[in-house]
Amino acid sequence: MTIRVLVAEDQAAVRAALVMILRAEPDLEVVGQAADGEEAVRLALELRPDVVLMDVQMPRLDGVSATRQVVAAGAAQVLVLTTFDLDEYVYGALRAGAAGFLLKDLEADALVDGIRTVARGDGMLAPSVTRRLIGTFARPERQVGPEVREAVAGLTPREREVLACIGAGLSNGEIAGRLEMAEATTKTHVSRILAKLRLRSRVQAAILAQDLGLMI
Amino acid sequence: MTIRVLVAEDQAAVRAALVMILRAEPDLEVVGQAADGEEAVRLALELRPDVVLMDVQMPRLDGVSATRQVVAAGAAQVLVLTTFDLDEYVYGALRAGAAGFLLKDLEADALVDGIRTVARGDGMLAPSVTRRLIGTFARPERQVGPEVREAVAGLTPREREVLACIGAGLSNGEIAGRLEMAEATTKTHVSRILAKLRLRSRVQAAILAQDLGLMI
DNA sequence: GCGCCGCTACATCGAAAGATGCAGGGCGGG
DNA sequence: CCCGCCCTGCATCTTTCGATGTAGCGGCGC
Repeated sequence: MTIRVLVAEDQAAVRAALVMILRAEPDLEVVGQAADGEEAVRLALELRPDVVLMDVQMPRLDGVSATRQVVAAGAAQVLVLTTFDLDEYVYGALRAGAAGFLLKDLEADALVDGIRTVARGDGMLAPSVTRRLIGTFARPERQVGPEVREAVAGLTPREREVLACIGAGLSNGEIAGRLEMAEATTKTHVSRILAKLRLRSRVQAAILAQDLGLMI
Repeated sequence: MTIRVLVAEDQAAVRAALVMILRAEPDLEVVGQAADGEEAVRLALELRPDVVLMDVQMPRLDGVSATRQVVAAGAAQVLVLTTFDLDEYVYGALRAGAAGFLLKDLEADALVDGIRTVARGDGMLAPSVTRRLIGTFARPERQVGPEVREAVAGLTPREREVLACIGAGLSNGEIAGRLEMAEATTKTHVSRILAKLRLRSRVQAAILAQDLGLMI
């Protein structure tokens, strides 16, 4: 079964080169070409390719926005291709739902390999991008220890609700209003929460709630 | 210039196979072999290879912990290799500072390619891992709006320091101590920050600092 | 039934927090 | 040189927090 590819690239010469590379592969079929983002989205919805090879810089609609639309429609896997290794492009494309991000300085082999990888649902990144992504992922050592997790588990349901409100940045009065209790009661709960979690202020409780993904 | 590799793998047969694959490459040199994690760390510190090929499951010291020690010592780039594609292994290894994570079902080509990639300081992940990493990265759409970003940009350097301290959960007194200013001054800064960012309490400022990745 | 626990409520009090006004010193641009 | 901005400091005052004690009420297990 061949992999159906849509090539979206505004520079005709580059586009022709890409198409030529892909046509040389027996398992790849170029089903369409787009010269701008709008055309890319339109053709992706119409042709339903397996993979869209998407340039970032394109007229009328940039590649990142086009990627977002194609992915939102579930039309295809998107492999983003660009000349510039900018964080802005990388993160934008990945947040937009791209399955891969390659730089144009790559070999033909790596490109077709990337297309095959993306087509079967996996991800493919340029090596330099991979390293940065690992870096940004590894940094958040904001993992909370198990002893904190059990302390939170030791809270009563009501106290957890209050903690969530603290994590949302509410004052005692606002919490009282939202949970329909007197402000004095809220204070009681807050005090208990701080004591149980060994914290000294609601600010620390709010940060903890953030780290634990509590809040509303 | 050849790439010096240390192979850490407890199963002798697998280790032998890996070494054989690497020896077939003219630009790779296997400078050492380890059968457990402790030996891997010891040899990495002693031999200072370019790359450590590290198995996850090993006796005496697991691969993730060994990776952490090797990376902490700055002894080598670590490429983790495992049979099982478990989130726990992947995230553990990457947080420990691994430059790459491959699965043992790969081709010999992909392995040597990965070693070369890691050796030059880039990252290399198995395709399925790449996709999951992209997924976990893209999800946090806790992106704050641009208007908030410029509001933060409008803070003075000193105010940003204070904001970072607030994000760390410090009280005004503690901030004053850390930044060597009077508590009254701290309060002044806090008030300015809240006014500029249109917030009503330091708790909200702390949450914002968290989202922006400020803090210490 | 009785005790324990969780939720609620209120009062009180000291400690933070936050707003506001005033002021001096350093520093760059007009 | 002077003006404006930033950082710093201090004082004052109100509000909010947080701790602590007391207490009523409903559910649950023994």
